[in-house]
Amino acid sequence: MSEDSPFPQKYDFCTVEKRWQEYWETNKTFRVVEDEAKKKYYVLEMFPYPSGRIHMGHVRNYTIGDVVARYKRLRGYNVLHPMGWDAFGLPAENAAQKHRTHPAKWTYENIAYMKSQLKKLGFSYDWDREFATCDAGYYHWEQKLFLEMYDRGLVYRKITTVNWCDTCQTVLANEQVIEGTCWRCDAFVQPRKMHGWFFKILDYADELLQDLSTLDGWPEKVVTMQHNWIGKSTGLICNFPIEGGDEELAIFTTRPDTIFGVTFMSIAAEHPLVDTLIGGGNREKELRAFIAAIADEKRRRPVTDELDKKGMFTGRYCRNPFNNQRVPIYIANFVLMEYGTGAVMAVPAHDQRDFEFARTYSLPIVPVVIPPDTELDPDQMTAAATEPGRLVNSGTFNGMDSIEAQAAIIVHAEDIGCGTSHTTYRLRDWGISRQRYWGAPIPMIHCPSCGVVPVPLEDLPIRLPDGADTGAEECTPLSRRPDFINTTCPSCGGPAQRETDTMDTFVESSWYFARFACSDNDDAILDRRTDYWLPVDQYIGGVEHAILHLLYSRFFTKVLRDLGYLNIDEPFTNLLTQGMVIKDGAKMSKSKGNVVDPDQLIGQYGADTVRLFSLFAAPPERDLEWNAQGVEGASRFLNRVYRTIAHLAEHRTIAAPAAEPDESDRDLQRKLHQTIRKVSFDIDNDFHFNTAISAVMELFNALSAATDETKPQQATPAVIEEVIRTMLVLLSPMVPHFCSEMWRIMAFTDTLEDQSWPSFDEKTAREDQLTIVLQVNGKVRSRLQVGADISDESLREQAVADANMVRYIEGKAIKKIIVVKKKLVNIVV
RNA sequence: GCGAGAGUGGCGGAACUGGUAGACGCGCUGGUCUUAGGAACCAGUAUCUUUGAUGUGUGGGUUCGAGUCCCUCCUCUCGCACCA
Repeated sequence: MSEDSPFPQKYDFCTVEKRWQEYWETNKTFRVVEDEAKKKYYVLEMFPYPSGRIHMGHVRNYTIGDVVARYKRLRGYNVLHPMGWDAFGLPAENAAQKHRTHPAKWTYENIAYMKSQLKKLGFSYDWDREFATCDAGYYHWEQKLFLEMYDRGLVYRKITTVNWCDTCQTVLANEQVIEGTCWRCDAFVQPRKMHGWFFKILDYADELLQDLSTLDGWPEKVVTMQHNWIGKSTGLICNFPIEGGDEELAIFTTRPDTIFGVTFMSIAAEHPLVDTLIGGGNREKELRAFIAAIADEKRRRPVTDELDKKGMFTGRYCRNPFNNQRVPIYIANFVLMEYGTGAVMAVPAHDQRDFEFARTYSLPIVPVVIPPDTELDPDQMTAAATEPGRLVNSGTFNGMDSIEAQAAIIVHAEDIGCGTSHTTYRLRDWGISRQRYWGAPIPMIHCPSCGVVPVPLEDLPIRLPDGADTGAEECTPLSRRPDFINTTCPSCGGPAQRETDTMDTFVESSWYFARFACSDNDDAILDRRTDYWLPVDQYIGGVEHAILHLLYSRFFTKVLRDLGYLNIDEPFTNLLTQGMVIKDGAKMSKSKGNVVDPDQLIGQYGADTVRLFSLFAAPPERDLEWNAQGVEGASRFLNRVYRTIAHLAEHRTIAAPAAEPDESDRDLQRKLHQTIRKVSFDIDNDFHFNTAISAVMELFNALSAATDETKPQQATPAVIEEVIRTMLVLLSPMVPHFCSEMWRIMAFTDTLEDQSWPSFDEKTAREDQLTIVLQVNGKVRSRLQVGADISDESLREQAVADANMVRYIEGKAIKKIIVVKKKLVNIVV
């Protein structure tokens, strides 16, 4: 570049990025409407919680999504790429309290700032579709949906023991309790009895499980996690009559084949029959103390420790309906009230937990299933025998295969009326009640005479009381707001009170992807535009939502389908779970002090450099190690490209097509077509932008060599322009501002947006010179330059005659010559 | 403990169906240009006892040939963790 060049010495990202962002905004370049003539593509990144500012995780997630969106546009798709805000939730209330402001104010200010950050990164969203879930225009429709679900019997209210977080002053769903602590604040969760609203996700448990097999575009890991989370098991519920009363003890087992091996019963300390069993007994005091001790231990149990099997005999017995044997009933610390019936038939010979328990309390062990080629001596056993085998000690079932026996014994239980086959799930119904202010109000009314009455549709939305005064008062739960609570009963007209619980914020995120198809609709939850746009073709987000958000979204999709709003079974055809952004080997966090600020980076290097490095440093599914020098390298690459292009633009000669393309031209064109092939493959296959970028870098290096004025061989201007044009299209999804600007500098007559993704020509991409590797006994000894059309026979001859090879094969008998087409010759001696 | 994934230069990472290990980038070394350069450009860069040998966590196996396939073990990461 000369001194008086019209182009600055250094690529001025600041001016350039602003120019193109304004251009895209004023031209509404990324606005989309349905177009039946075009194939649609819906790419969505998990929307953010408006916490204040975006972090590098967002930058990575949204950059990946943006490249996909821009790439698919170039591929000719009608691309929907929306963005919004997951705006309800606890941090707004905490912040509001701390800063004496209102959660709404705090939230909307955060949204405004974060939106400006996303714009600075040049993401190609259709901003016309934007919404925040705390907009009444959104939760209005969520409330309507709630009422429709209520009509369908998918919503109910019950008193349950809930997970109560004292720090957050709210109830948590099971999914939000991580190893006994709150997912958000890490405080220990307390059990508490409360009214709460529930969604019947269990009604869909089977379908949610079955349809997992259709999710080919999901990482196997996520599918497995959901599979385990649903945790379906089938088996037998069997009633054991309790001696000395009319009560029966119901147990659930997945191993009915071992029922003749029952030697005791284990029940949970919270089991409803515990009072009847031990009440008035002579050891009641002792047992009560034991139960209290278990509860205490449970509350403060170290997170990871396996607890020792402990139990205490209740003094009571029941009878095994299969062999009429007397079975002592124990209270045991390892039995979960929340699963099955809260009581377990203990078969120590074939269940490890029961085995340990039996050894501790010297209870009998009776083997009833003998695995092939095994003998089971109760006194010698060191562990339970859980494998299948043949039944013994099992009355009429002796000799039967244990797998067959499982079914046979269930049939028998049903015949004699003591039990029935049963399916149970680890998954629970979804408790959605939250005792918080900043959430969507649950649209129900409590009337003293009519009971629970739904809010009439015409009264929706039930708005959060916003209150003119700001202040901490706004953050108190709705139950302390008489202006909100007091209403009239829609049924009898008498005074009544509103429900004061708000919905779990996971409700909002369970259907937002559908709302993006028609977010401007003020009259309905959704409309037929969803038929065009849904399902989401590519969903991108962190693996931390593998269970919660993704399972709820699948559930809502099926509910919306059954309510007639959607005609799909699954919301997300393909799922990409991107890795974390880490620095110095650890996840970025304030406490570790290794946080990188996107604003600072963009200010220093520009959005394109940040985007380029995020894509280049690792494939999307892996963790990304942030490296300041690597960012520098990405910036350098863009500057190198810029200087080359600016130089060419300045010294432009009329691009006359070369009459006869010389070797330099052919080499460059070959490289170009190889690059198109590689980049297309890498993106189509698994979004491996890192290798796609490295391919473009190679192309650029080849271009630099072919335009080097100090070298005798240079490519002709026409070819060089062709390469630049194509290279800019290839790079444009990744560094869009940069490519738009280079396109402008090159003064191409057409526009970059109107380009389509380049296709490659196999013939041009084909090498006409090959390097053949020559091996002796599998070790590389020489190389051979040959024409691409060489025959195997001639290769063989040249290999044997090669001077380097001769040294190794001379005087030895050649046993075998292996020729791999166009690759190598291996001579075995 | 169970399940899944991963171990490749100083670093991030490449390597299609077994066929040139280390693409691309960072860093480093030397040089050019400069008053200077943390700018730009050029050259080099797996290791070693360097006509050669050794190298993809360990040890074995299959094969003409193994980072890639099979078995053993080790380490790390992530899920689940008494689900009867």
